[in-house]
Amino acid sequence: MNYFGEKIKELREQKGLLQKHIASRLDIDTPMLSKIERGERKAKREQVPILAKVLTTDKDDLLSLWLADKVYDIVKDENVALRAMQVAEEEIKYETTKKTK
Amino acid sequence: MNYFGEKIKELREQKGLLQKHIASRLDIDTPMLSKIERGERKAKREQVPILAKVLTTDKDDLLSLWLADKVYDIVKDENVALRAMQVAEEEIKYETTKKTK
DNA sequence: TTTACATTTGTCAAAATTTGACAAGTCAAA
DNA sequence: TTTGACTTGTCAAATTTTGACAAATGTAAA
Repeated sequence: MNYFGEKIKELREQKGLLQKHIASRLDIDTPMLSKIERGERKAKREQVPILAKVLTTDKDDLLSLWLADKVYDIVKDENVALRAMQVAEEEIKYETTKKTK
Repeated sequence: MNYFGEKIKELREQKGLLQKHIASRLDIDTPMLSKIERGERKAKREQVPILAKVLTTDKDDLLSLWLADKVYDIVKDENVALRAMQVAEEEIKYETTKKTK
């Protein structure tokens, strides 16, 4: 599962940009970006907003995909995956109600 | 957020077991177990079923809590946390429908 | 109080994982 | 068949995780 990589590749091609262009903005080489696009490697958290900027797309959209892929990686081989997700959602909701912020 | 640690501590005390007893079954020392119970450290995946056995509790219950805590760690500081969770659930559901298994 | 034992805290090194660079490869268009 | 874009494989550096140990705290009984 690689929603994030697919998305940035799609956006990059849509805009006619080359891997070397994006890669240099991230301070990595093209083989690394190639791997990120294909899901062989994960981008780092700090690279996500840079990618959103270079690809002129919404930062939160991209971040959601990036996070989702990371979450998926954790639960993907577990038969209780969906159940665990529900517990996690409870944890999130519980914490957010606690904070006035 | 530390559902897992709280649960194993609760079960341990319920059964009148000492940290040193559980710790030895996991091949770790009591400071480590103490940290796991308080959520300062995470148990390893392989330790979860061992804990279920020692604490005579359901393996999947415990695993769900352990996974949920890990998932929570990834998204906890993100404002798109819940949105990312929904995307991740889609990924899971998509993959499970693909597999006949 | 002192002793004894359970648990916690803090620190450091070892182990595991992630990240990245590089060399070499494939592929397609010119 | 050369050129440029992308991919594959491998290795080392960097980061993160795990665990051991020493020392501190807490607690209850003697």
